[in-house]
Amino acid sequence: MVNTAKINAPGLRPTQELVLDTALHLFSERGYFNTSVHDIAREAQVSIGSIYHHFKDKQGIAQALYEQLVARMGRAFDTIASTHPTTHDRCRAVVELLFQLTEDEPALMAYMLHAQHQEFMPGQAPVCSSRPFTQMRAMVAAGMDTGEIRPMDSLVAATALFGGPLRMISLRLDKILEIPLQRYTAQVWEAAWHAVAA
Amino acid sequence: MVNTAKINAPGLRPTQELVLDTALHLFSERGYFNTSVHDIAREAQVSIGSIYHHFKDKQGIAQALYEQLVARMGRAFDTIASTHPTTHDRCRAVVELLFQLTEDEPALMAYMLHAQHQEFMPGQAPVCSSRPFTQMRAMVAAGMDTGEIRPMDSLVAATALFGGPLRMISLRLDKILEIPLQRYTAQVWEAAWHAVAA
DNA sequence: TTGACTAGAACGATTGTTCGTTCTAGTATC
DNA sequence: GATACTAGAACGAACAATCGTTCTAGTCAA
Repeated sequence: MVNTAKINAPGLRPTQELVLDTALHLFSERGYFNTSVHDIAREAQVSIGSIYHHFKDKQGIAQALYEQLVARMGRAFDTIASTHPTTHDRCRAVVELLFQLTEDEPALMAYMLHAQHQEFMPGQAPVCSSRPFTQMRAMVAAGMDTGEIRPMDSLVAATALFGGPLRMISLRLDKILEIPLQRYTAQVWEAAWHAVAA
Repeated sequence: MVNTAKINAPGLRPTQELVLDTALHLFSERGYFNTSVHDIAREAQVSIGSIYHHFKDKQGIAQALYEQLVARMGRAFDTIASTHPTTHDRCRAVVELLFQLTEDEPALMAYMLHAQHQEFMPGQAPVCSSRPFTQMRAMVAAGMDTGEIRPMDSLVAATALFGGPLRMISLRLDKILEIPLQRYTAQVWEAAWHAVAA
């Protein structure tokens, strides 16, 4: 087993975590195909052998990363759903969380939203059908049942509500927006809610 | 021997066009990095040498394709702007055009919206700052001047108005939506316009 | 000793690109 | 009309470099 002291030692994190972290940053900066396994090894200061001991192949790194991030975001959305009673507040909290994540961990957000996962993970369902996105659509559907949201196709409602905020995130990740997203939260949310409010 | 009729003969288009067309479809199906120049040559039934005679390198193909599509879309938006007096009608026409393009030429749309151009065309500005997107933002800004659109940050207004429709396009390209986009035009537009209408 | 882990040289396959050549069509010369 | 010449287009074998992966050797804790 891995010595537990090692885990807590500053700068000496378990290889697996180190590799995933390095891969995330390289993938989201240069893209999956512009990042070689050798690059990851060099950057993480880990040997090729080590990497292949922990991961089946290069795709396995991307897959593990993806699943980890999706799970993490799913959990965050669960928390939001259970701490906010109304659809309005839930969805607003989701937008706030996404904005904050974009500012705090842009690499994570870029890998989740901008990467074309199907290109390097064949067979993988598109992000839009991953759990976090499903959760978002479920929130909207629930809001239509309670009457908070105007009756319409629930998929249309979900894209109408989150489409704007998500595009703001894209603009920020592409560095077209130079100001932190949080400054826009109020305006963005007001417009988004107007789109679907009853 | 072969005369000029060759150019007009069905199925025998000039090499350059043939290569670009083949590249567009391969790029948008498998992605740029999963498509080798050999693949393009094989699929287009053209020799490697021919390709390199017409294009500087692989990136040159992607670049030519990109510029061609951006220019085409820019022209279409120009036409829309000059044939519709109000911002409301202009923007709605834009959404209708985008929906129609997505149905008629999904490869084109996928290459414009989903491809991560910066990964294979380093230095290229992100799509969001290409002319078509600039035109869309200009329409919105104009609408705010005339009072059709509620006063707010014009970038926020643009993302609020077009964010929903663009996400619908993404869902359709990812085949999560199985029904033609046109069926949703009315609902999508109503919600989008509500987001920003004065 | 065993088993988990690390190391990094080496390998085979693929890729983007080059280059010498052939082919085609048009033009000038006789 | 026949011939010689030229420019552009097309061809595809060959090349160098890179990449993902494997393999063998070694380390260290239990």
